[in-house]
Amino acid sequence: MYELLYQYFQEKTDIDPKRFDSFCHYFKPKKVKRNKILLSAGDVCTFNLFVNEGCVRIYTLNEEGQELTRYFTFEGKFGTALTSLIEQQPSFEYMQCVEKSELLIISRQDFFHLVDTVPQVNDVYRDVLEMAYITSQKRIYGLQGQSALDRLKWLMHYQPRILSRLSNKVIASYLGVTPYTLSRLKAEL
Amino acid sequence: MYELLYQYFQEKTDIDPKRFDSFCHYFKPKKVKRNKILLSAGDVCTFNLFVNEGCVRIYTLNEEGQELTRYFTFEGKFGTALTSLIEQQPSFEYMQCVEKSELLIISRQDFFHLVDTVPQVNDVYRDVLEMAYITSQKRIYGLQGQSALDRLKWLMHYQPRILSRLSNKVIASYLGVTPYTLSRLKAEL
DNA sequence: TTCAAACGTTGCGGTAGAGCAACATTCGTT
DNA sequence: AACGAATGTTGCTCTACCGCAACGTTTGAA
Repeated sequence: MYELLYQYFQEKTDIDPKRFDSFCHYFKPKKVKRNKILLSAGDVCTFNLFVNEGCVRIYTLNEEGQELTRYFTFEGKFGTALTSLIEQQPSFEYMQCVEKSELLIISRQDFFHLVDTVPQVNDVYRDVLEMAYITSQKRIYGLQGQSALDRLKWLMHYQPRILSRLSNKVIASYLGVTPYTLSRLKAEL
Repeated sequence: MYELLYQYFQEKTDIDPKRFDSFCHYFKPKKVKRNKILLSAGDVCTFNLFVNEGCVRIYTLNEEGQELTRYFTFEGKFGTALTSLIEQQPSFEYMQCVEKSELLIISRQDFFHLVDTVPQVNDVYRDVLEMAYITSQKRIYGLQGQSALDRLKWLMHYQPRILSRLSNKVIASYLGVTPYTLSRLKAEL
């Protein structure tokens, strides 16, 4: 149940099994069906999650009702509507399982309690923030500076999982193009 | 010299003057001319900075040589090429003073030493990362989901300093449009 | 195993913004 | 204060991407 999470802590910190066992029970396992909405826009995000199996998508809707996907969390990673979790304001983001998934869920309160009391969790949170930030930066420069075709090629090279496991509709909303355009781009590759 | 920085720590943490005095000498004052490049792409970023006065811009060049601006740091805030500072890889970002500025500069080594040994600096770094992340998210959704005109209106409302203090060229590269387009958008407001 | 609903593809026309050129304006330097 | 260089404006044309419509394909629930 906690193997992947332990592995994650091992990679990022100097944790030992005893220490890990002292807090891992705060993470509650949960099996979730495909397409299940974990958080809706307007709700305040009160949990952090770690994906044991499957994939969680974080997205928003703009005024025209289009879906804009910000991030996919696959197995072995943390993911949540961080902005709402941090600010404790109603989320503008949705969280959705895009595959049948097995998650480890920890409440916001428990999570920040651990961040403040367990140095290894503090380190992991720092790493999560740093990586989330770096990923965002690369995405900003990609959206601002590259053509849709270049972004697709980048995705094929660096995130092939996304292309092989997820639907075109969802991939298009991640690349910032319509499904029509994605379909045409794929044809001209 | 350190008033603004102390104020910043006061807002974010439970610091007291004695504690602050014990580490603030790690931040070295530096006066910098307008347009001075503080970091070039290709160099590894080895410092963090706090702006006492003026404005620092962080931007990159895409393959066509266009400037894409990621962020402006005004007085009273931290700013640096965070990605390179964290990863210790050559930066793809430039840092440039866009106004005559007065900075407080701390080396990467000293900064992370303080993060690891002074709880209040750890808190400040966490806050910096959280805010940097949240700002990035809003920018991604803005770039992906809004028209150039909507982004300009957003900027007028939430970041009027940028419009009043900086050049159109630089504002355009922040909004993700050409200076031509920005000029036309302003005309039709 | 079937069949409706969701998803993917493609032709066609529309639109936001790019990019050149030519001119106007502002700004930094002496 | 004067002048050259950088910046800003605007007409014109061009292109990447959008978005509808119509049709083909996959999927998952009974």
